[in-house]
Amino acid sequence: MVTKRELKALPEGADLRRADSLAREVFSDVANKWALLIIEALGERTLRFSELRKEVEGVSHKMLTQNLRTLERDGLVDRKVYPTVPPRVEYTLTEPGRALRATVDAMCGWTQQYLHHIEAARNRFDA
Amino acid sequence: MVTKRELKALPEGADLRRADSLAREVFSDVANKWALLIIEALGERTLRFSELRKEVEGVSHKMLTQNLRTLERDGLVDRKVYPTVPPRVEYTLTEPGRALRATVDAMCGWTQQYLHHIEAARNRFDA
DNA sequence: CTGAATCCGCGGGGATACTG
DNA sequence: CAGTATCCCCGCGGATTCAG
Repeated sequence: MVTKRELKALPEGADLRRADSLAREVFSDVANKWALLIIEALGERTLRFSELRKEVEGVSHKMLTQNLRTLERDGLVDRKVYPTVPPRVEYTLTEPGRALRATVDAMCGWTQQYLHHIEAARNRFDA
Repeated sequence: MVTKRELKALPEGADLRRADSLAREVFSDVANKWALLIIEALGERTLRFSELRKEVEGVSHKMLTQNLRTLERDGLVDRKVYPTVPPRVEYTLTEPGRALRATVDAMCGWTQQYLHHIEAARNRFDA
């Protein structure tokens, strides 16, 4: 019998530890700079490919498509194609995507909050 | 005069958008697989280098040291060296590190929660 | 045991060109 | 405008070795 207390003692991302698990795979998809910046850029809005490219400064054409494909495949973004000419493609966060965005927001907030602290730590370290 | 409402309307990670900002730089340090897994592994505990290497499955010697250096430089982990022989080095999350861990926990929780959803989305996409 | 340094292969990722 | 394909190079990251 496993008590509630023991359950709570287990780290939440327990099977993220296994390098071969699906959880770890998904985590790797998501725990990377571009994916997170894209999710953050989308937020509650719907953006076209070209708009997204401007929003996420520094992202290349290739990286953007690549990450969008992965996010679409994992069901985090919805891709809507309007068969016009020239074509128009819109990207929107799905519900799981928006849920993840909440945690990304937290990470961004953390960055803001500790920026000075970190800068100081760096200066100390570099000396 | 900037109202509170207008402030709140700004995305939290506003200057994460600028590719050349310090915020973006820090974000890049932190928004990567190994760094996040290391932070998650540390949790509230203090771990030695060799223990950490076992905890974070699949991480190479080099990647572990490299990421630990970055995390130490940014002041997210504390590195304590015992000048014994053989040497003993312990790593612990600092206060900023623990604060970040909270958001990493959230990301791990998210992964768990939506795992099935994602798996289904993948199968759909691959068809 | 921890960590720095070196070597090196493979793939990430940029630039460009081409299709629809 | 959006996406795919091709080329190509730099640097990530693994393996190994040496030092403290």
